[in-house]
Amino acid sequence: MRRVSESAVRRLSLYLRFLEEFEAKGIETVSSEALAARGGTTSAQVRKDLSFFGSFGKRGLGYPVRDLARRLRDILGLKRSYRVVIVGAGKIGSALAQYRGFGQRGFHIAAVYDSDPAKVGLEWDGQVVRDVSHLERDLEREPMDIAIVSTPAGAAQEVTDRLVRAGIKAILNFAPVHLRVPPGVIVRNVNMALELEALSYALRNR
Amino acid sequence: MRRVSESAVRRLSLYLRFLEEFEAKGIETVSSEALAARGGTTSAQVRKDLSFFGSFGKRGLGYPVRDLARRLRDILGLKRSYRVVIVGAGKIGSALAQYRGFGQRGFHIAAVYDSDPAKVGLEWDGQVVRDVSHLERDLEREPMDIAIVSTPAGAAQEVTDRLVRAGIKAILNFAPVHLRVPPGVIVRNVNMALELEALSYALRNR
DNA sequence: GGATGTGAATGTCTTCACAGCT
DNA sequence: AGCTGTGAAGACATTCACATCC
Repeated sequence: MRRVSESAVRRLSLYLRFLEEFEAKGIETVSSEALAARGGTTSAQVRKDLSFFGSFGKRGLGYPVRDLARRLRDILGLKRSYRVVIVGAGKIGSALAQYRGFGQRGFHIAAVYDSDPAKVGLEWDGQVVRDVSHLERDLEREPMDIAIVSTPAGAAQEVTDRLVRAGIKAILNFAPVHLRVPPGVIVRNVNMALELEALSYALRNR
Repeated sequence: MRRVSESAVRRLSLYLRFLEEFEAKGIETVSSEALAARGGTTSAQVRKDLSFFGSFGKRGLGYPVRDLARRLRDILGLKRSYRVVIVGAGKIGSALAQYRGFGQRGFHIAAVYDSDPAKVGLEWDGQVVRDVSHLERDLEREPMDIAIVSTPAGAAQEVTDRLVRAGIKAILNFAPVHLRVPPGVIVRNVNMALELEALSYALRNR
């Protein structure tokens, strides 16, 4: 399989979402044009993105909604479920822990950690906040697939190092720092202050 | 000024953050190499990014930390402050409303709206949740610079249309839908489920 | 007829490599 | 000598346009 770009993968996720909506409406076939309109891109882009992985459509007709959705779930690795650990039970961590959107996609928040004794033991939505000092011990017994780092900036690298040592291969980082990880560990960053600054830049340079 | 890429702007924000750290440590000069190491990029990239806006460094020496930080703040439009309105007081909206990181950068959450009568009137951190039906009326009296849309997917487009009609020019969208806006209005999307799916893809195709 | 699949062309971003200052 | 600033090269991503197939 050819290497496919970051942004192409994001678009695939979007397409999948739209396909699921179409499926719910009972629509059986969809054109690249229709997917594009929904996702703010072009039909050529849609076709190119999909063509990386095979040819799923019928010429003159379009793509079969149900099949394509299934294929995309497969491509994106969404046929299985994932156990997700959140480290950092601050504002963002707690919002994420309680966010419904993840579960629907097979991402199950299986544990939440914090270092603050005032937070440890609190229960959120059936989820007891655990003491981060037990992180390694717990991960050995209950392996996790993905970690979300939502600690303050200062703690993020140390937490990351511990997660990596405990075998975590994928990290979603909300702390506003660049995490150093060994090869083979994937990090994606979400930095909300950065997004606002990009808006600020755009507003200023309209 | 030449058009500069999305990703370059993001990097500028990162550089600014590092420069501020260096400044706090009393470091006066920094090389592109040092900035690159900190931000997970290359020195050539740093120099190229900065060169879009001028030449701020001294050859053989590096960049003056304080001056460059000031210039970046200027370039990014961070010398002023921004009034931010949040629409949607769910999990994410409330986390954002209470998140400290924004204020430090001059983004002040000036109002929070929701349509749920059970949430309207609640006070968070000095912020009373207002009824979204008053959105237009309020925005006329208290203009806002940036809107954060953190409603459920179904409400996002309608809320966006109302915000745009009320004169909002920049939107940070957390709802998992593509927002249609007229030209001149800037939208940036943060989709956390999408990020997890990108990790899922990466894990599967390691 | 109509929409896909895809090489080729175009456009954009990143990396290279070195001349030019300090 | 050291590090910036920057054209040129290279890599990558998007768009075009059309042959291909249902």
